[in-house]
Amino acid sequence: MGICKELPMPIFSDQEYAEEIRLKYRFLDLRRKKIHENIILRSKVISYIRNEMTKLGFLEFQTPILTSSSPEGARDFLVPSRLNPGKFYALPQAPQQFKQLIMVSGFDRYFQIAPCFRDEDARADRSPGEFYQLDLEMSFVEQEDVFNVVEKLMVNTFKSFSNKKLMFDKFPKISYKEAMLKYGTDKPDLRNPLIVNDITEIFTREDVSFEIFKKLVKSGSKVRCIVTKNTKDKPRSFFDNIDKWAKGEGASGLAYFTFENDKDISAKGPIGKFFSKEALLEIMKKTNCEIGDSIFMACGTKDELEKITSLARDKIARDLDLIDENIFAFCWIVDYPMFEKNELTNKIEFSHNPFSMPQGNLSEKDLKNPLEILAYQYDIVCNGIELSSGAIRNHKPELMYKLFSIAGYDKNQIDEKFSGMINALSYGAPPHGGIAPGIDRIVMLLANEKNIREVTMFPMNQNAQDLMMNAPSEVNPDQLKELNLSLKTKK
RNA sequence: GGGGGUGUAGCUCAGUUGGUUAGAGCGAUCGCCUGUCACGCGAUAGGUCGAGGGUUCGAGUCCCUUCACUCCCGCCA
Repeated sequence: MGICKELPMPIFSDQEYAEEIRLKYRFLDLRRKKIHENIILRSKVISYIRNEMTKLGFLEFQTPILTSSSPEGARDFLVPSRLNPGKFYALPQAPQQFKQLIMVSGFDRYFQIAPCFRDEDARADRSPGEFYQLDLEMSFVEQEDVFNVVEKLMVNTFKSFSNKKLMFDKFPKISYKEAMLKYGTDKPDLRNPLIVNDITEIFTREDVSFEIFKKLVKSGSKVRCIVTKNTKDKPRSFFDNIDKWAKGEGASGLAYFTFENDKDISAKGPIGKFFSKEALLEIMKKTNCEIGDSIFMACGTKDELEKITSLARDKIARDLDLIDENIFAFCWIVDYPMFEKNELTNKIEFSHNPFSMPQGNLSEKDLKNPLEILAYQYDIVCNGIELSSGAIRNHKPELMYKLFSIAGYDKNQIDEKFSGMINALSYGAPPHGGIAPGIDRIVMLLANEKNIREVTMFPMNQNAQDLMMNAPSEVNPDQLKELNLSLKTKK
């Protein structure tokens, strides 16, 4: 053993430490029991997945790390080319185009534990810069075939590496539209029993006199609500805290009352008096709730409601301790819309992957209502965390031109930006599709961690800096000169 | 780009309405004890209270600015 200086942090301890110290001395941090075991788990999970994929007949291939910049999606990391002055490589955001080209090449089942690079801001479950996906693609398949492979893989992996129970062995499929209504998000935590309902109609009734909501509804706003079971005995502070919390989240608040039956059905709470008995019965019918339950209501635009109901579902469930931490609840989110309208520019844009196959046989009429077109695009979600998204790809160049034209790209632009892809698809491409589950997030769930850095050996901090290696760093002028680069000094 | 939280010894933290010399536990160093294993006992060292400015007779504490880390929004097809 080498000699040892005084340690900047204790190693034999479960104590939490500032991330800054942990990341700077990651080699010491990694000696600590919990994270050491997490990293070993990660290694084992990856080996297991490799083995399972190989058994299923998938071949593992590497794809280029230095590739070309793509116009859609996240910001690219750029790498200047010495031999081609003024030109740049980009690090792949995912091996998306390559894996489709692999299908065209006649390798029908591909996978890779693929590094992906995106220059976007970090979150607790999102590393800045780089992360790993189990990237896979299959030829001559439909959506169900991909589901079968991935579902089996997930079930086996999670059963092998965790004692937690799976809520569903057969993952439920929820349409994007339904998810946005019932959960306010396309990554719902199904351990949470709370459901969102739309009760806009109630506020068009004569016998409801809650004028603030009625006025807003008249001008196009919607009302959505969350019902909590048997909360009649909760103190006033419980309700007020949630209302206050909602205001802190930027919403106008959450109106609430509790259903009571004291001689007759009534609503208890600050706004209860605005609802007639008949209106209350109608709400109870619509939201499937009973005497003793409470209701929280928000009014606003669709976007505003989705945001606040999603957060409120989580907040209320935590306050009421409704989430069983010993369960994994998987689901598929399906039927994503092909396009969406950008509210700022009013332009039609691809809502997810522009290379996805639209559903059905598109007539000219369908193309005139692009927002109605659904795609064979899907996500897999576990406990409210998006594990991956995938799609059946569009392997028909003519159809692709049509779809891109809706999003405002002409043929020349597509030929230029996606030349390799379009060219390949015009030589007899097989129908194909795939998906790419996030390895880091899978291990994070299995390790029961809330932060992705706890399952990453040498992570960067939130500002995309490696505090141990001092990356990114300045380079010497000779290097820049060789690359034909000069720097504008900031400020 | 925006909002919240945190920042006091190597580490984790306490520090009252602004008041004299800023403390504790762990760790470190030295010594003693010891079939020890999160040993025990004693002593010692260790502080720009994140940084800068302001208010005040007096600032760890109040005000302003700024930096770092972190969580969230935007962003991540």
